[in-house]
Amino acid sequence: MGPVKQILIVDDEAPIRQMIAVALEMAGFECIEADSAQLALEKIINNKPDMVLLDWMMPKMSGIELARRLRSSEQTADIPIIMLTARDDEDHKVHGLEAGIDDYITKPFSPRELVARLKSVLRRVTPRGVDNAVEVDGLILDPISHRASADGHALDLGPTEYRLLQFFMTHQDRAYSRTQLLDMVWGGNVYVEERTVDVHIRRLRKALGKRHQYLVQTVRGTGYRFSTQTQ
Amino acid sequence: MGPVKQILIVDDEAPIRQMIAVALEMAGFECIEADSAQLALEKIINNKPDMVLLDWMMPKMSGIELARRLRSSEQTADIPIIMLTARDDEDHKVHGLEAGIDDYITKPFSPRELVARLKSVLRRVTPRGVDNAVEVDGLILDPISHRASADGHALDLGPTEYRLLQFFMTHQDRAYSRTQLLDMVWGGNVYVEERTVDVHIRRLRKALGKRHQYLVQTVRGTGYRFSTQTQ
DNA sequence: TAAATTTGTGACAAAATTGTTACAGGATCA
DNA sequence: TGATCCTGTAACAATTTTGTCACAAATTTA
Repeated sequence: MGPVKQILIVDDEAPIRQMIAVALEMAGFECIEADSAQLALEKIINNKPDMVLLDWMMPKMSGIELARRLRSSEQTADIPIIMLTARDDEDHKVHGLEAGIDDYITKPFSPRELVARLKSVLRRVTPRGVDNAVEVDGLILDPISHRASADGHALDLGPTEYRLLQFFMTHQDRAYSRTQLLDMVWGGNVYVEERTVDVHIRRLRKALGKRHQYLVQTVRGTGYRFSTQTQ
Repeated sequence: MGPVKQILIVDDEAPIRQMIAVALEMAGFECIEADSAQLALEKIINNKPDMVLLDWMMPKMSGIELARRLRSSEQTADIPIIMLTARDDEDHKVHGLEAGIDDYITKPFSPRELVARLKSVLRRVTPRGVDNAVEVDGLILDPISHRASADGHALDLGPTEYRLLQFFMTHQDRAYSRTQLLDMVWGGNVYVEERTVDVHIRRLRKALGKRHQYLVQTVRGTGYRFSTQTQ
């Protein structure tokens, strides 16, 4: 599911850092570590991680302070932050949310919990780059400008193909019968041959080009499915 | 980076308003708040905010209702609106887009996401101000002198073409239906054929000349779009 | 393997959409 | 008031899209 996400772990205690790193790597993430806020700043600028796990309490610059700095710079303002804290204190939570923290984890935590929360934040944060645009493996569809593009260059879609693609991109990994597609994409009360769907599928595939054909999969005896996973 | 933008937050729940306000202020925006659509109307007229963040569900007048009202008044028609909604429902999104909503954010959202979307809309909706000229690829429209020029020499535009161009230049990269254009450019309560829009589009294109025709793009089956990007 | 299903493809004519032009009535302005 | 400019419509032309068909290719079934 997309490229490997890189996570920066910031904590002054080495054992904790490593425990987290192991857990994340087992879950398929790539880790970088920093033992101080100073070093973290450097690594963030150099590596542009997809997320920062930040210890609340650290010598010199505190986690909250670092978070504030990240938020205030245009370049780093978009990087999600999860705060690790020993306190269960409500005040601090509120305070943290104000600083633009995306989630909290209270020590001690289980590796599984950490991974779950992390994934949840990534899910919430990543897919929404800008607008309501949907993106799948280089395919972008933006309902606001009403445009679709593959690997940067525009797709030439007829109205029906556009609607079909939009439906698929917002309903992935599920097989639909021709009848269902007619209902959802054409609109309930039209009478058209079921085979018409095949023709439009064909047109959509053609427009998508070689590189993205695989996304529109035929499910024999049933209908079609849109998915990044190979059949 | 330009003057400070003023954002009006309309939501009946104080904690949400404040959460948003803090996030926006950290991002360098100035906030006004309103806990009802009624109050919002007042504040909009008095303060002329640069954007309105609007909760979908509110007692008395709903967000969508308020949005409609803003659109129908000449003075408030071009204030960008972002809708906050708890529903993830496609239907509502479409519905909202038609009512002239500029973007949607589904609760729960992270402060960062909110700021990102907000900036994106502000970028797209560009300097809607009364006093500053807008420029797009050699096309200049100056609201003060009420003139438009392309590559230096003046354009010969009728009043309607001028308003159409102004609307387009301040609402780039977004597809509008003929109905929406009638609402936004002609003003809500006139009855004119949809095809009239096509004729004025044609006149505008003609006036723009070969070099700038490409800016006014037709979105088949939908309407028109103004954008520097090739289709 | 042959027969039967199911899906892929290209062609085509009808239908829908958009571009373009001309024109009559209003509005505007000197 | 007369001339000029603008606007909305209608009519027609150009273009694009759409649904079907007929046939090919692929897959399953017997």
